[in-house]
Amino acid sequence: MTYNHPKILVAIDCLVFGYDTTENNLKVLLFQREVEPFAGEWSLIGGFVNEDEDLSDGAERVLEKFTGLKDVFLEQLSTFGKANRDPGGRVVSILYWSLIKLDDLHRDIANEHGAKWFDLDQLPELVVDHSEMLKLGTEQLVHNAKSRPIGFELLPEDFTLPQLKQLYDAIYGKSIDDRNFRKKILSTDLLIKTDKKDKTTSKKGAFVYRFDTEKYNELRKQGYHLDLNV
Amino acid sequence: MTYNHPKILVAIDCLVFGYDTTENNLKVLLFQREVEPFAGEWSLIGGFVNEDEDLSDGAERVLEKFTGLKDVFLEQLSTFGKANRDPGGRVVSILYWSLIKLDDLHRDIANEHGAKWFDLDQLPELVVDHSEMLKLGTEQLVHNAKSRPIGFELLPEDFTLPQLKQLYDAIYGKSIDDRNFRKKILSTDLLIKTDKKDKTTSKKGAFVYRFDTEKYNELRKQGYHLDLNV
DNA sequence: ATTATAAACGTAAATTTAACGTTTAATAAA
DNA sequence: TTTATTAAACGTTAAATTTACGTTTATAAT
Repeated sequence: MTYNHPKILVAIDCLVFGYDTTENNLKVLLFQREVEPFAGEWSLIGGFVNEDEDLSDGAERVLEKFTGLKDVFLEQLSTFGKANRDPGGRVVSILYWSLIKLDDLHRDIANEHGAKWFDLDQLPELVVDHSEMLKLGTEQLVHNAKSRPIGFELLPEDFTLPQLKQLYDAIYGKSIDDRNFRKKILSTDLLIKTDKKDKTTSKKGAFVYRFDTEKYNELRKQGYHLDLNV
Repeated sequence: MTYNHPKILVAIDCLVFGYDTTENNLKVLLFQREVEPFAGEWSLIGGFVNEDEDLSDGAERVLEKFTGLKDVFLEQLSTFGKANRDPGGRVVSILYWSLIKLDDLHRDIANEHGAKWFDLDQLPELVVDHSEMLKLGTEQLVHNAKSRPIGFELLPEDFTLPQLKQLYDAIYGKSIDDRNFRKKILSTDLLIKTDKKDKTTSKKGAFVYRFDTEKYNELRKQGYHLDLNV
């Protein structure tokens, strides 16, 4: 080691949003802390960074531990580092956020770790500055929904336009005009219409679509910037 | 200390943008590292976080040391934490960015610390991942210019519309239509027109304006969101 | 007076947004 | 076998915004 400076505990906290297509609402994964201080209280999922571990690898490790998931949307959001934020000691915590497709499997794995999915409007008190983290993440979700195709991270690969609209309704917290939404989302030319119909919510059935990830990535390389300001 | 986990060096790096109103271009503050590894090579200004110091306080300390400035635009951007990013040891570095009004005083203070202002198109090689940091910061600058009044952080309190336009030209790297720019910026109703004229660049002289920070902060509280997508 | 020129002001077509109304496909009831 | 029902899909139009230009004005130098 060349440097001679104070060393500090570095943690990862991960804010996981999941969308429940049956309930049509957004949820957040929380778990009950096992160690003092705040043992038993609700917290974002998290853990400490290992000596030889990239931050991003640490975030992936934490996420997989609590959800069993790899290779999903996972990005760094912000770092929290007030000197006295954690009474347990000086901890600098890097906040990541993740978007996943909710299903029963993830509920089971979460359960095994004392983790639970909470509706956004029924959140418990959170430890330390985790409420602040959640506020930041929620803002980020709204903001990103306008400029990136994050909706498709939260829905199954196959989805209908009414489903997609309901998701955006949930994110924006208001009901978008469905005719304008349809026009805007289809005008991007990034949805692939299949000939399948989903009849779970209507007699007529809604056509099943798929997001054209390949095309989107190609366009991105050419400087394309999505605009879903609905 | 309650926790028993590996401790890691935590550093602050600060990307400082300055705008030179006489040269009409954006500059970045860099300094020559004094310690190994990479002693003598160019780097963003930075330092290690103290044991009992908030991250934001550390960033303010670093910025003041190299520029003499307090109470200027200074925000966290992102955290860099690859395990092997720094051959000198495991260092997690939190990147901050700052926007300041360039003048001779800051050049002098910078000089005393072996720091120098570089044009954005004449940058030297940078240590570790600092080029990546600079890329991120530049993107952030462009992005923020559209949705926040950051231009006024880079200009003197008194400025003219042609000056403001030239700044935005520099940020966006293209020449905006001055008639449309004027309309858009004035339509926000956030500029206070004074009866003073600046005649340094024309016989006619350009009216001096001031940004209405108070009004902007008031509007922000009410959910207002600036849109300068010129 | 005349000229030069940056600064300030103006306009109109094209595009986008916002706010609605209408038709269609399938099922279930009459 | 009609008819009613309803989510899904499609359509229209006025208002607002953006884009791309042309014109006038104030001042110093000639």
